[in-house]
Amino acid sequence: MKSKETEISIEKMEKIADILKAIAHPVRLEILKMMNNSEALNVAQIMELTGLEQSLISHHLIKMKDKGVLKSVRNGRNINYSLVDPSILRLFDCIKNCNFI
Amino acid sequence: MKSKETEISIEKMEKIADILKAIAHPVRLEILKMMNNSEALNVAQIMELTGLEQSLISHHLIKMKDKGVLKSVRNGRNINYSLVDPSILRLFDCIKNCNFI
DNA sequence: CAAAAATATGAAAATATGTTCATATTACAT
DNA sequence: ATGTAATATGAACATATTTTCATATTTTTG
Repeated sequence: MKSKETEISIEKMEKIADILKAIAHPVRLEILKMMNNSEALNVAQIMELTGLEQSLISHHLIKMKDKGVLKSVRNGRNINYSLVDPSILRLFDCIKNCNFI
Repeated sequence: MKSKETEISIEKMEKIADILKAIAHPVRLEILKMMNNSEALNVAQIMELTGLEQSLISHHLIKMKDKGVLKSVRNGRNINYSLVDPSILRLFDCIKNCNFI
């Protein structure tokens, strides 16, 4: 049987893994990066910038929103998505600073 | 058709996503964290610390090794795994610093 | 109010990942 | 040489993720 400490650690790691998984996808990473440049973007703009279809973008955005990485605010018939916390973008540097990339 | 810039960006993002995916799993995160404390660990030690079975640990270690996150060196009949670049652990703080955790 | 624009939703299909189990390999000890 | 400990491998299975497609919802415009 596992120790209490291990259990707790697993739980914490699950949370972190969950957020990392929300981000660990080429399209979603691209979206995040684009948001760094232009703050908030709606679905149409992301479609334009990525060349991907509406539904796919929507699914990706909603997944990131569900995990707390993005937030959205409606503006007429558009919905603007933006980063909940732009410091998440440090992840990029973090990875790039490692030897293996 | 996609622009050259987009293609290049997608490629870069794929690499980053690949590394994030290699890490985005509770067990693998735990292993990484344990390695921070004790530098190098062999499979038996990780089994002991996590309470998980040999083959599963092995699969996880090898996945991380394949992605360049871990390296291994044999020592008798043990194999010691360790971080290729300990700065990868900044990811933990990076995530924790974000509001949403 | 009807039509159109922007986005969301949900099911189905395709693909990828995680886990288990049995077996193979490697190195050491006797 | 044989046995045993430590780890790797690979196939089978279970589960999760990604993508597509068709349709629904929401808001604006005429």
